[in-house]
Amino acid sequence: MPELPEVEVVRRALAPQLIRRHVIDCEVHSPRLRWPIDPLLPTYLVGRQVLAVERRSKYLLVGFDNGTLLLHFGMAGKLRWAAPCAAREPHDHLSFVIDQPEGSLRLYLNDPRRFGAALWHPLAHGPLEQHPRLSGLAIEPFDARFDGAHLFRDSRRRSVSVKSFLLSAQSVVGVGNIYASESLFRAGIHPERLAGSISRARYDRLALAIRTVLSRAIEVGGSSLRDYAAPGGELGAFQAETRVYGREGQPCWICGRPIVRLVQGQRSTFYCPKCQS
DNA sequence: AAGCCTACCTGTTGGC
DNA sequence: TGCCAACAGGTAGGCT
Repeated sequence: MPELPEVEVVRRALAPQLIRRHVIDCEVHSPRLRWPIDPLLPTYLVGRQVLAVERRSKYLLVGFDNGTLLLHFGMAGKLRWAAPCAAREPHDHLSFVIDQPEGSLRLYLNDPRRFGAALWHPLAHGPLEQHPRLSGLAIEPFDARFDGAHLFRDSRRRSVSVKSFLLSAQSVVGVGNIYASESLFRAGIHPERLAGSISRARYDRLALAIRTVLSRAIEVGGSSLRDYAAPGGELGAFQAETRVYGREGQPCWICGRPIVRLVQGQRSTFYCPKCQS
């Protein structure tokens, strides 16, 4: 489900609904996610006030005075607001009751494929950036240090394709399968080009394309291809603006030739064979 | 070290 | 209609 834009859209929606609110109740319905949910999570959170709702890469970070909750949504994870007494749905693994001005609401974490995570980082364990899941992450695409020079430098002597290089998140985080194809299209770069043999000028275009595509996706609420929705059920609209992703056989937005699908590293890539070289 | 591959899960879709 | 393979927004970890 979520790449960086979807997580950012969720963060922006959630921040005003969570910040300065208290966790009235917390239940672990099923601890089985990518890593087991700490069964003591409710004892850490109940009665605490949310101080911050931030994002690092595809992690949503909910800050309290005693630690931070890291949420990751894997491929299919979602948050959903419901009445506190509403019936649980299949694959609801975790929930929080949050006090709101007009009575409390329950926030469910639902993740059918269980590739997501809910991890507690106690304040006593030191700075959040040292959490094992965060400490090795590359820079954010909206970091001032992210540009073509950065991609160029990190890609020297790399023999993987540029698509795999982007997806590996070793140089920049947050660009998943949809936005990698979209960014390469907008930069006019063939996805099978080797990362290490692309010029500085082309990486300048790619860095710009990544920022443009991600910004636009955030603006329109992300991509709702199958099941992504923000916590209030709002769907994204970016899937209507993709120029190549999911468009195999359809005419290229620029030249009209059919968009091609290929598989790289077991993931689908979409591109235009004429406009991308 | 880099790159390749598998594994983790469930649900949906399309072809026969 | 039913069955089955292919595929889906991510990423850690193990093996060259």
